Amino acid sequence: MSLDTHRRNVSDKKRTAILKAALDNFLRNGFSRAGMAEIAREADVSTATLYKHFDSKETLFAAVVKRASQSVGDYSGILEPGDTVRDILRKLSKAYLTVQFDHKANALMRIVIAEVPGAPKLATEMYEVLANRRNDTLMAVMDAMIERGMLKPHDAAFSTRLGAGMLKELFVWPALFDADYKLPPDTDKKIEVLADVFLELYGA
Amino acid sequence: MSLDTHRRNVSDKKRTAILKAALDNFLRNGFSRAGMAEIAREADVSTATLYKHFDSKETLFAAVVKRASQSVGDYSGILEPGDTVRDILRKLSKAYLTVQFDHKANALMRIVIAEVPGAPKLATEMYEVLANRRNDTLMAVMDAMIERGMLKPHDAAFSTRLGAGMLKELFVWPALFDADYKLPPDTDKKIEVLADVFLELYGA
Amino acid sequence: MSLDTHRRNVSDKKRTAILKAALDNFLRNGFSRAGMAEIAREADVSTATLYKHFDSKETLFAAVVKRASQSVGDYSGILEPGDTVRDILRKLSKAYLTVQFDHKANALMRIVIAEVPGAPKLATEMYEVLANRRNDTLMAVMDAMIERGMLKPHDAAFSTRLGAGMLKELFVWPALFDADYKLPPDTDKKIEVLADVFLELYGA
Amino acid sequence: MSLDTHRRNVSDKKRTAILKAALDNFLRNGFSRAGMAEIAREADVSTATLYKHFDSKETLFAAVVKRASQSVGDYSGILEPGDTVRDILRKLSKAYLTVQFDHKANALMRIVIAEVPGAPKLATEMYEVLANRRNDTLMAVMDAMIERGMLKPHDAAFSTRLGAGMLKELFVWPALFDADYKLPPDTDKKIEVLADVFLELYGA
DNA sequence: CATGAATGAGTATTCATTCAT
DNA sequence: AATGAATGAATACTCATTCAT
Repeated sequence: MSLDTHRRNVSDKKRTAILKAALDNFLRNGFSRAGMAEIAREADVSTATLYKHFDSKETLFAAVVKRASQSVGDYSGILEPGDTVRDILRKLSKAYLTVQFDHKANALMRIVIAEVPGAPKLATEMYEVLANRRNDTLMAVMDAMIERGMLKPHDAAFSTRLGAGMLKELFVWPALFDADYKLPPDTDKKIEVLADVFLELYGA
Repeated sequence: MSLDTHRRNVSDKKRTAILKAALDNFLRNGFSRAGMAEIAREADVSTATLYKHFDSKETLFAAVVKRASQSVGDYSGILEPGDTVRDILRKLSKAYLTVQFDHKANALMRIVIAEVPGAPKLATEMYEVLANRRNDTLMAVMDAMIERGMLKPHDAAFSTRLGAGMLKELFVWPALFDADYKLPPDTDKKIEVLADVFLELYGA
Repeated sequence: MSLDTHRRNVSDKKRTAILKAALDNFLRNGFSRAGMAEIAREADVSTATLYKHFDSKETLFAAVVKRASQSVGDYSGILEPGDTVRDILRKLSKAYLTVQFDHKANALMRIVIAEVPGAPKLATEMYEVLANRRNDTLMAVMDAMIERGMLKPHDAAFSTRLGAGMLKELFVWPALFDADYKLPPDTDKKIEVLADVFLELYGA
Repeated sequence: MSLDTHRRNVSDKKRTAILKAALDNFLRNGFSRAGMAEIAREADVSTATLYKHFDSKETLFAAVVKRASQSVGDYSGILEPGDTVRDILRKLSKAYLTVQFDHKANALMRIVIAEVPGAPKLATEMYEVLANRRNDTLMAVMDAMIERGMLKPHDAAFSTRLGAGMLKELFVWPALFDADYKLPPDTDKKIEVLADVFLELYGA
């Protein structure tokens, strides 16, 4: 029993090390340029061990994507008493961008998009998580605000996409084409402008 | 002289054939899966000739992208007498989507995005053309509409991005993750809703 | 002591299980395609245990071959009172083919032959058992028949090889090149013809 | 035209060199131990060139086998005026053994047999050529001898197999299990004995 | 004594690019 | 100028064997 536990612990550590090294490598090189041998070396594991854990390069990549997608986060704790509507919109925007940039969702999305012809299912799943699921959690916040009379009654599904669309247009889209993209210094100001527009349309 | 002309014509024809075959192949396979030999064969040219025209696979890809980007189109002819504001917004939206889908800009963007780590400059240039330049031409139309009193005075640069952002959110973004994406049947209705929002914000 | 006995029994069971699984696997896949891990799994043993019993893949194979060779059988009980010469020849032939096909000697021979360049000694030994020793036992029967006046005096060593050669030509040789070979429906008739020839040459 | 001719010549030379090197290597190592890289090196060719000529290791092996099978030879020129029956039987036997040993048919057969589970079709074809076709040509000689009254009328198909079976039993079978097998010093004497038996059965 | 995770050497195959004719 | 044969470096994946627990 203790032996099994030990083995599992060691194995889990290696698995994690592999996933970490793989993420790094995929981010640096993209899918096709990434090399299994190099990933193994960087994870301090033999290639055979790597293949014990993940059947193929594609399986490994899928696992990396899945793992990263889990940090898509929920926005449920964002509504705090005393917050103005603008406060909340601001917090939502920042939370959105944090996930996108700090969790490297951006870079991973690039790679997934690259693999659309080769691994369509993976891309569909990632879109489901990174777009649809995310929108759902955002929409829940919108609905809550409507219910509390902070926003006027409207189709929250649409307003959510409008907000997400604008954030992407301003910050995600350019990042997709630039590996070194950093959020611009006037990010906060831009977010305020977005809030203006949003409130003009949907303010109570 | 006539011989030279002839030679140049033949050469140009081959160059065009190569570019066409390469576009096809890149779209089908993505960058790394595409093969120079196959492209040469499909262009009815020897590999050596292919390399006479394009130094490397990357050079060829850059040329393909550049060529495709030229069809980004301008929207200058869109303003017609008798058009309502809504008519024009509708036409702009459709023109935008036509470029995006009929000219396979979508698929090409996927490939360029894939190559961001390997060919950053190319991606930046494409973004410049496909996003900035396009926005500029759209913005010119907006400005014209403001001038004519069809829209209330406002920051056209921002409203343009808002419009483009929404179009991307609804139609481009999902297409990025799905090689077989087709414009949905209710595309027209969605465009009308976008126009509603736009007019609510910027209508004269 | 009893503990030791128990241990030995368990160990022997595992050994037998391994040999059985290995035979199966070798027959299915041939030597080089067979996998030690798979054999271990099929024998319900860990790879380490497998290696405790057999030093290497080749050792294991040798053991498998040796074990299978023991069923080469002897033909001593074949002479029964009241049998005609033809009866005995018929029984000898059938016994020969039974060993060859039912005991999978055919398939094993294929594998051993395959390994001649890699394991020459093994092949030589198998030939010794499967050909020479077998011929010896057959020859003993021939000699007995000569002694009893059932066959005319002659060189039994040669006549044995003649008989064995014909059986191989007709039934073994084609089976060597066809994994799915089955004894043909007219096997019995062919055996009678062989007996005819044999009696014409060596009948009393 | 001359260019094409030249290219074809060079290409043919390389192809031949590859086949030669491959034959050598397969004979030395068997199929699975043979290495494409080593074959390429021994043929003084790059691996890529090797693969230009032969799609895969199996294709290459099939080509090697096919090439070797062509030297199975025909026995039509064997009947010469003035020859006794015994002369002819002797010549047939020797021709048979020459093909078997000098043309390395023996060694190749070993490898083909080894690959029966992996490449059944190849083995079947080789059996067709090396056994059936060969027997047919031998049988034609038998029939001719019967027609000329040199042998008494009989089923030549059967007598051919009897002869071939005996030759295999004495000389081919042991060679199958011994890579270094050489024809024994008393080969000639054994052939005479076979002729004795044959004549006893089928002599005019 | 048994386990199964870990190893690292080995291999077929591909592909962008060059070169002799 | 055009060809297509030739290159060699690169890479995902396998497998017999060992070792820490």
